[in-house]
Formats: sequence, structure tokens, C-alpha cells
Amino acid sequence: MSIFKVASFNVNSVKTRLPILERWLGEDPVDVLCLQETKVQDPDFPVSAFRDLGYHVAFRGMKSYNGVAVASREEPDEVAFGFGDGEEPDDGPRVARVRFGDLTVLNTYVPQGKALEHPDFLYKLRFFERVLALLERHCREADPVLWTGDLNVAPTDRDVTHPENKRDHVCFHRDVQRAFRDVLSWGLEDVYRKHRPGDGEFSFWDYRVRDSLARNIGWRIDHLLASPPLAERSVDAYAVRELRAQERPSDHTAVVGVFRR
Amino acid sequence: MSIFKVASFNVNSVKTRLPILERWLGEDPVDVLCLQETKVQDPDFPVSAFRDLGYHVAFRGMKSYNGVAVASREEPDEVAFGFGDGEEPDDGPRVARVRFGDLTVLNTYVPQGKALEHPDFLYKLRFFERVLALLERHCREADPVLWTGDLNVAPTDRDVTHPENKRDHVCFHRDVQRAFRDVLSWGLEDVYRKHRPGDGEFSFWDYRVRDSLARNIGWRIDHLLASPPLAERSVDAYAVRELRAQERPSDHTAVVGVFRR
DNA sequence: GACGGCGGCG
DNA sequence: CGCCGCCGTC
Repeated sequence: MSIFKVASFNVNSVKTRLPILERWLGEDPVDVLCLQETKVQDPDFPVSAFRDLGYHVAFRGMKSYNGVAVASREEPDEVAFGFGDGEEPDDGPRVARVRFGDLTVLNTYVPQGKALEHPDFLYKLRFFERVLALLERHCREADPVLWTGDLNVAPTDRDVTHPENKRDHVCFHRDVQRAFRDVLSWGLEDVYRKHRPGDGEFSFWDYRVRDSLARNIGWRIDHLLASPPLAERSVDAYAVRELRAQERPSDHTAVVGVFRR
Repeated sequence: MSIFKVASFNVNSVKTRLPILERWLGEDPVDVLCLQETKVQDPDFPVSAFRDLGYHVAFRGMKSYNGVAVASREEPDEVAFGFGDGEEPDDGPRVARVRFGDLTVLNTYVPQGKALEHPDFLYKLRFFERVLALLERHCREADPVLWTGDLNVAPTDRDVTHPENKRDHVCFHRDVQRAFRDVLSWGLEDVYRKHRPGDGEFSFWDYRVRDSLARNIGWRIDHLLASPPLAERSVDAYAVRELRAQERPSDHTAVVGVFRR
């Protein structure tokens, strides 16, 4: 059976994370890799490191913050950044849309939102609405579509360690969970949960919580959301915890979806 | 034959260098270790790391720059920082004087001097004069005395890789070499050269010169200078190159003097 | 509190 | 190139 793998990884600086990326992709290559928080301006993006690993790479970044990239073994047929909806900011360094034949991969780095009362939180809720509008504009539910990335939302109580004390957190508040569900209602299925329904399935472990990985105190905020024809072909999904356990790790790990071709 | 070892090591941040110091002193302990560029304020000095290695430690530092320390297996009978000559600045974070019985160890971090035309260069020349005055005030040539540290001077053509292009360098100019020799004339012998007279004997390899250690493009600016009764007991001296070859190294390595007790 | 980027420095 | 302090993020 021929399969392909699509992964999402918030790298928290792609340059700093190159050793980890090289080790990982050298051992267990994926076909499409969506990165967030690359934190690098386009002229400084480490293109050759990806080329040497056998990947094409499309990227849009800025100094210090944000930045998305999509690395892939095959060259995409179409690449676009930002919402392109006329609204400002267009958010190129947070939104990448890539097409391979009839498969669309949408890679987003959703704003964290800072605090419930902060303007950025309203912007975050608006961000989800714009993702939905983008799907409606560019995709069809009957085609294979994957929305992935660091979505900065833990959708259910099982997606955090202590849900009770997180009700007012910008990544767990019911308003952000509803905004997220509203996008899913377009016709997307959580294919990570399809294969890993249990407790303690996380993709982010805070640097500030000591031994968070060893104690498994984390959040599931990096997602793989597939349209029905793609979800139907999904055969596995997993988080690559080894990446979080290495020297100088990102605070996130990669999540990988495995699909029938 | 019972011996003792005295070392000098510009650590370029003592906190950053703890793993290297622990590995080194664990394997090949020295009796007295003079450090320069500790780059730490006194309240933050990692006293317990030295205690755990079996060392007493006296230190005087500041934020970001300079800072000297003397670690020793035996507790010193006397410790003093700075020139104490009434001149300002007294330079506590550059000058440590420590006495063990009749042995005086003078640990200095001589200012680099920035540029020949910079006021710091005159201050550097004055620094050597003040070292001489300090020796005259506190020591006798007939007693064992060791002047050591990062002296920021390569005394002869053999002490750098390309002497021709360094005549106007603040660590190689004839004025700084003369200022250094004037201190030696008090009655000190270069005990490193006594045992290692050859070419390519260095203690510093610039981070900015690629593969400087492997290509041995360096400077001998860290010194071991002994009064006659101590020089007479000197049996070996060497630079510990392994320290420069480790992960996250200082740009200097340690120089070690071995003496009969 | 532990990362990241940055500018200044040698 | 690798320190430092600084500041911003989460």
C-alpha cells in the first residue's frame, strides 16, 4: 500500500531548529512539512538546507515573529500566502496555501491572542472566520483538503492537562473553541483524534513548566483537519515526541498524518 | 617528587564554561586556578560548582565585562583585589592577589586596549606600570611569586602566527611589548617558554578565524611569569588545547605551570 | 522562567 | 563566532 505523510511543526525559529529538522527528516522523511514560527526574513531563509534534504520549500516570513513555510518532496502546482481577502493585515507570514494536483494543504499559524480582554483575542476569533471564508473561496468539500498548523486552540477537555484552571485561557476559552468548531463545520474531520483518541495526546509542552515533557503536562494545539475524501484515506496520525526531547528543542513537536495515496 | 600546578584560564563567562571546567578539573585537577573574564556579578558567582569540585574560590566581578577569580584546593592566607594604589579605577575586577604561605599569585586581566589611538591603549600601558608598582610594594624577588593571567600581549614574533601584519595591533605593538618587558625586569621569568620554546605555542584562537584551532592560527597572550626561586622549581608548562576543542569553548585555553613543592 | 531575536563587543 | 544585556513571547 502506497502512503504519503503530511506533518506540521511549530519550529520556534527554523534556523535554530535545523539540526533537529535534519536529523528527523534524514531518518523519517515526510512528503509535505508545514512549518510555523520560522522567525526569519525571506532573504535569510535556509533554502539550501532543505534542498540538501531533498525538499522544495516555499516560505513567507518576517523579522523575529511569525513566518510559515511548506517543504515538500514534490514541487507544488500552486503556492499562495495570506488570506487575499482584502482585509488588513493580509497575514502572509501566518497563512500558506499549497496545492498538489487536487490536494490543497492550508498551513496556518493562528495568533495566540495574548489575553481575553486584549484586542489580539478578537483578532484571533476573526482569524478563524477568515480561514472559513478562505476554504469557501478556494476549496470544495468533495476534494482532498488538509487544514493544518499551530492553531493555538485546544478543542476539548482531553486536549489539555488541567482543563478546570484553563477556562479563561486564550487557547481554551469556549469562544475560541466555538470559532474553531465553526471552521470544522465547513466539512473537516480531526484526523489526529480519529487515530489517537486517548488522554495525554499533546503537541506542545511549555518551556516554563519544568520537566513538562517527562511529566506530560502539555496542550494539543497543532492540528490535522481533513475534508471527507482525505479523512477517508487517513490511516494514522502521531506526534513525534523525540523532537521535543532533543537538545535545544522547540516547545512544540511535529504532528504527522499518514494517508493512502 | 611532590609537585603542584597553577593554571590560568580566560573563561569568557564562568557560568557558560562550567561544563568544561567541571570535566577538566574532574580529570586533571590543578592546585590553583586563576580565571579571567568571569563576566558575573559577585552575588551570581557559581560558588557551589567550585565547592563541589573541592575548591575554595575568591572572586571579584561585574556585569558583562571583566571579572577575575582564584580557585584553590587550599584556602589562601590572604586575598586582595584591585591595585590599591589610590589611582582610579582601582580595577578590582581585573586584579586579584592571593597568598599561600610565602607564595604570592598575582592574577590579572590586562585591558585589551581597543586601538593604538584609543585612550584605552594608554590605560593599558599604564596598567603594566601599576603591576610593576604592585610587585614592588607587596613582593620580594627572593620569594616565590607568580604573575599570571590574560595579559593581552604577545611578547615576541614567535607568539603569533603572522607577526608581519600585527605590528600595529594593541596586543603586539612594540610599546606594549616594552611595557610588558619592563614588568619582567623586576625579576620574572617566562616559565611557559622555559619549557615550550618552539613555534605554534598559543593560548588564544580567535572565534572569528574559521578553524583557527585546527589550523593553529593563534596568539600566546596568557602567561606564567615566575620569580627566580619559583622559576627554579618549575618543571613543566603546557596549554590545555582540549578545552578549546570542546563544545561551546572559550576562545582561550588554560595554561598550566608545574612546580616542585 | 526559558526560550527566541537583536545590537554591541572583541 | 560567541559572549553579553535587552526585550518580547508564551
